[in-house]
Amino acid sequence: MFRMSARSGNKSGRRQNTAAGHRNRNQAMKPRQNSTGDIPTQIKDPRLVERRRRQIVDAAVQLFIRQGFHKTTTRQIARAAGFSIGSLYEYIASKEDVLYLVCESIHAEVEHGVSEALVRADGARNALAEAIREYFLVCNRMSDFILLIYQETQSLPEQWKKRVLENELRITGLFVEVLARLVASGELPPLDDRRIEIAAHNISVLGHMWTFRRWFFSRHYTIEEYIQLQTEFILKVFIDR
Amino acid sequence: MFRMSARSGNKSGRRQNTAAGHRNRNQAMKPRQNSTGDIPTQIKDPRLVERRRRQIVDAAVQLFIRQGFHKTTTRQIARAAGFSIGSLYEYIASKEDVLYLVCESIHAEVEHGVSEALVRADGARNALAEAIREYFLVCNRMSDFILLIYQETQSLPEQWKKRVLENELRITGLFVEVLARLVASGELPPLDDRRIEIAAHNISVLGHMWTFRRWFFSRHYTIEEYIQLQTEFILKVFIDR
DNA sequence: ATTATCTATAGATCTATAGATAATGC
DNA sequence: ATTATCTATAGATCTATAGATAATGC
Repeated sequence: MFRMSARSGNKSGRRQNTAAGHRNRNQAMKPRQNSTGDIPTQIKDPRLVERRRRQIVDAAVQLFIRQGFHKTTTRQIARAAGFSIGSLYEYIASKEDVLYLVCESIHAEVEHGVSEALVRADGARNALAEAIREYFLVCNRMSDFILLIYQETQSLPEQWKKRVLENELRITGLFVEVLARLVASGELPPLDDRRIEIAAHNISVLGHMWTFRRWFFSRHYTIEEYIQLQTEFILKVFIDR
Repeated sequence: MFRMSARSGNKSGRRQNTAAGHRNRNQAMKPRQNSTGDIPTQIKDPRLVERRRRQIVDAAVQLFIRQGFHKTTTRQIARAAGFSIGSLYEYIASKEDVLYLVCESIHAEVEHGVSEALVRADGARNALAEAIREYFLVCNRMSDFILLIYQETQSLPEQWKKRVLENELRITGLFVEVLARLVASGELPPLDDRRIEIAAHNISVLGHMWTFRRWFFSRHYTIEEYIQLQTEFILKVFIDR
């Protein structure tokens, strides 16, 4: 009942964006990463929130992959996460919140994977080819997750859809940086900004293509063959005439 | 009531695939195009079925684009199509049927567009560049529809998902043919089958990319700029070294 | 008679929340 | 006292169908 006071006065618009600020101050260090802080909760202990939300995401991502977002019920999520439906709603305010948490988590993991891949590729003889290779392997490993994002981003409320698309753009940005650096250092022939940008998008999407046309490619190509042919394709952009 | 006899005996599995054959014999001519013939109906007049289903598709596609498949109700579809919910279910057996009809219709239109585009490009000086250009313009024109397929194909029952993916593959096949022809005639330098196949997929998907990253590209590029840069990108595959 | 259409609703969910209960720490 | 969790359910849909009605043609 005492909780009511915190809840009431917001019956129509379930989420007050303006007031969200002073609710979770526990990630002052992380730049603006943990954007999950914007989701309101009734629970006081921030570490508990973090832990429970991780449980929620781990449970939900599997269910969403298997059944899709709409066919998964909040009860299933609660059960798979290991607590009751009532508790679930102490940590999120709507089913869409769960989807947002899932998308954020996936993107964080993809970005982590790509960053690591780029570091590993950095020293290599042919740095770009190596970067592409590492990235495509990340796509291969995370196929189901990437596919999920392609399919369910639309179901997010507008504000969060925007965030997810920004994530997508940030990951593409990693390739822009790599390409720009290689061009600047003379390892790759000169290429103007626009062409670098397009090339970066192409690399991103051709990696995704392996996931969303997997039903075709995995029958006819190994991931290694795919990598080899696509790398050849992409590298030719850098041939001067 | 007499209709019951046709309906009964199939309470669990709503659709009998085996018996579907002798229900609609009205497309003996069309190769196997109108796959919509597999959807059972209680209505006898085949031309009426065709007309009503066109109404259903026209109404549903708009609703799906605006709201997505799951947020659209069968009642909305019926209302927008101009008849009652009861009538709707005389022409389809489930909500998924509507989605399937919509996907088929979209693919038919895309394929039509692409075929025409390829014909127009055929004579041109640089036939491949022209084909790409025409295709990308089709993608641009049909952005919303292509996006819909990317997002909702997953919601189809397995059997129909497969059909939709076959459609996708058939459209890619059009590019395989074009490339193979141009290589054979010597207009393009030699390229083995696998590389032709990959190149065809890349063309398809880079066209789609304009639709599913439109939120980014349309802000920074005109479709003409996009076409120009991507064409340059793709054509370089055909540079011999 | 036969075919097409409509109205009304059964039946099955599903999300989100109120209020009760358990656990924790003073 | 305070915080976290659970049970039970309000309330709102939504799909699909039964049975009634209207339209058409013999």
